[in-house]
Amino acid sequence: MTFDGDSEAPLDRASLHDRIARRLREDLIEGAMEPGARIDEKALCQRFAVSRTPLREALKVLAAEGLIELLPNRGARVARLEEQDVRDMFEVMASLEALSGKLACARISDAELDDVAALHFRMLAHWRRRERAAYFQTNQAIHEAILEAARNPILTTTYRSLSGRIRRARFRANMDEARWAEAVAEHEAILEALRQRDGDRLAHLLHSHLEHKQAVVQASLNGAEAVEAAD
Amino acid sequence: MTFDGDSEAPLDRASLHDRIARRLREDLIEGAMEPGARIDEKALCQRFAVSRTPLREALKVLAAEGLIELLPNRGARVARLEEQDVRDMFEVMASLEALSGKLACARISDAELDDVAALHFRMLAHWRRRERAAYFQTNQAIHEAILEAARNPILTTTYRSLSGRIRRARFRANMDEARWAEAVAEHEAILEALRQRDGDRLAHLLHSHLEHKQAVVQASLNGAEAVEAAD
DNA sequence: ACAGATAATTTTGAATGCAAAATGATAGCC
DNA sequence: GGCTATCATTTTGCATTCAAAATTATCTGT
Repeated sequence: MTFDGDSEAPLDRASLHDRIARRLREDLIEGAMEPGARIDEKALCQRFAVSRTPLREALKVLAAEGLIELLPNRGARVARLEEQDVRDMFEVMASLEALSGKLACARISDAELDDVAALHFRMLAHWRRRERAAYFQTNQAIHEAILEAARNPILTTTYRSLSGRIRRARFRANMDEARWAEAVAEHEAILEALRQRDGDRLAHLLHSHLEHKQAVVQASLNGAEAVEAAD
Repeated sequence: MTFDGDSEAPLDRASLHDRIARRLREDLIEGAMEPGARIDEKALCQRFAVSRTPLREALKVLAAEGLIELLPNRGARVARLEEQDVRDMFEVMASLEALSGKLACARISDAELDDVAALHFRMLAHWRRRERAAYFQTNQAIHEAILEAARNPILTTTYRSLSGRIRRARFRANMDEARWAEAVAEHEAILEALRQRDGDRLAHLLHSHLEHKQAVVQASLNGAEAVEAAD
């Protein structure tokens, strides 16, 4: 869930700005900070017990990643996801997922395939128990595993960067029972296509899987906006 | 050719780190700095007449974009493009170009189509005169125009970010006469598909167009490595 | 009381300063 | 001569400081 290109990061003795960026990134992705909220440098400095220099370096990085936006001379805010942004991101992510599926079919190892299958069945268990959070997490792990099997670090990084920006919205968008069942069915087909190494089919399945997810997220966002507007 | 999400940047009174990042980004993309070369903070500070603080902020941003790499406690280097990285990037970019083609067919206006056509014929003129640099530039402009017509800023940003990282390699990879003629022929087909608003066809054409370009770049890189190894 | 101007405060952007780490140089040893 | 160990120099990372901009509070005149 981190963005460090190399995983050889000792994490302990990583530079300060790097650790701060990591920490803030997680908060932003997990939704610990309200979209549009002002980012208080002083408060964050105290919270992390660091000076403004490394903090500000971290903010620049997060801005480059699109998680926050920098207003010249007026500080930083948590990036707000407009409806159109979400649409655009899903459009791009659907293509990237399709690509990852196609590549994964060509490159996945048997061991990796077993891992995906194991994750799949774990996800089914969570579905049966209606454990949404655990389902969501395992679901993400499956997509990550496929991405990993595609053996294209550039693709992985690019996808993760977009995925992180809308993770909160995705998580918040609660599927109804019918859609949830559909999503599970789609995942069955996804696993099957992967097993058969049918790249084109998997690409197509993942593409529409994401389109469906987009519809759910979009509906949920509209709902949220309606609630806000009603205040 | 710049990466400023909004074009509302006054550029004059932009923050220092922003201007520095812009300037360095251009140098890096244009190839003014050798891949793998150490980045001398002190020298750059003197060159831009700024202190290390904004310079270092800019470096963090460029690192996030993948143009340079930061070695903890050991400074920064211009990112080196491994052969595999180039392969990976083209794989992703081919998908993104295909997407941009599909979207552009659905969304391009007649005026924009005329613009693309105009660029196309200008490019043909450069081809006939064997003006490689001008051809390359116009070629890029065409792809940018299609990207623009896709009306998806996220796609645009994502594509540009990857494109920038291999721009140097693409420019350096000189096509032979035969391949050049092929590329031009492909562009004829691309314009035709766009005119007919045939999204699937354009997506396919752009995808293979980029695959062919990759082959040229890859061959050229191998050649360059062979030359280096011979030293 | 209120709109607009002015002053005080806070916040941001950038330069400077300082300590730790890395690099390079010199000396001592085999 | 080559190898290691110690020391000097440079470079890096971060804290602090200072100036400019923005924000808030206060005052003035109607």
